[in-house]
Amino acid sequence: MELAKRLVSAAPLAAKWRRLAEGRCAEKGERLTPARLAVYAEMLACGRPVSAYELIALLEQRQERKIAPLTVYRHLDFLMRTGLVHRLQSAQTYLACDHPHHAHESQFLLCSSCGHVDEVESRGLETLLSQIADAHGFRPDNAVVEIKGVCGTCAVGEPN
Amino acid sequence: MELAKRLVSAAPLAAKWRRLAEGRCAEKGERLTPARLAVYAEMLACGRPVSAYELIALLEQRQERKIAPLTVYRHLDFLMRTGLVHRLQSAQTYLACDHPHHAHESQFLLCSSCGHVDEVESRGLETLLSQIADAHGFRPDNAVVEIKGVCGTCAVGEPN
DNA sequence: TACAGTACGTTATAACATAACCTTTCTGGC
DNA sequence: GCCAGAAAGGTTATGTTATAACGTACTGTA
Repeated sequence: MELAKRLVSAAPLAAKWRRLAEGRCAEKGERLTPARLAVYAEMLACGRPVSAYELIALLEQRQERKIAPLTVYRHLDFLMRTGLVHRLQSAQTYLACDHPHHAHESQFLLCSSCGHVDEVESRGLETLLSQIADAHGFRPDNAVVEIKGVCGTCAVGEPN
Repeated sequence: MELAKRLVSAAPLAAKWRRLAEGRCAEKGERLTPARLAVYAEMLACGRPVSAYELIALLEQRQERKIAPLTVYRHLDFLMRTGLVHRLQSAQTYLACDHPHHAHESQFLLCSSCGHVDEVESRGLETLLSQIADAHGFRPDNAVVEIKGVCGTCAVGEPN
């Protein structure tokens, strides 16, 4: 009953994303629980970067119950471990990954006008980042790349 | 007396950095006050990334008085406006810039072992970031690039 | 069923950052 | 020098983001 309640009160989740989550968990030996899936579904339904506390509010509204911050942070940790969600460091927000094909390094284009975030992937950039690290005797692990500016849609009509 | 007290209780500041700060303020029409200079001096003396609250503690110890968070945040805003200090987005810390020659975009190499941060500058990288933005119809304003890993010093002796 | 390991819930608190309001200091014009 | 306006700084309170500590429940294995 509890479980059923949670399931019906979760955001709809396309089969594509569910299969992706299942696959990633299988790869990494992680468990895909209803609570985790519900958070992931909410983030996908949202389709934009959300703060942890915005996410709590959305889930509380959906599920009609209180949710502690720690609960959501744990789910976010899980989703980042499995590469299903990224954290935007400069905005302290979280965004469901929309590059389902494989785990990867991502770069982000953040529009300061409409708030939209575009996730891009450039092998060339990753190569160059590695070279820069090498040149400094640095062994890179991962890189945060977040480009702020104005997206094409918002730039139309704006001067310069 | 108050002023004198503050001056004697500030971290030592090499003439080089003082001149840099004066120059940047002249360019931007900003005022270089003793309080601002004291925060800058403390960060240079520290030589590593510090959180705003660590910085408060350091300044309180140095000046033997209480300092409100807002005060330090305002000084940090000033120092970032003038390009004397950078914020490390992924660590939520602040670091005095060590590229005095000119205002610039920076990239950072963050060592997860010793905490050291190297500030580097790559025109090639900046060009590539612009190209990536262009390719997505995006007008870039500035870019956060933070590479996490292990620095050369720490990597010595470590496996892989 | 007993056990080990992971996930989840609850309460409290730490860490990071800003709002609103007022006082002080600086600067330029008289 | 003196005043008015602007910028900087101080104080109090509060908002926002994230984690600690500890106990309970679920899941898979023997």
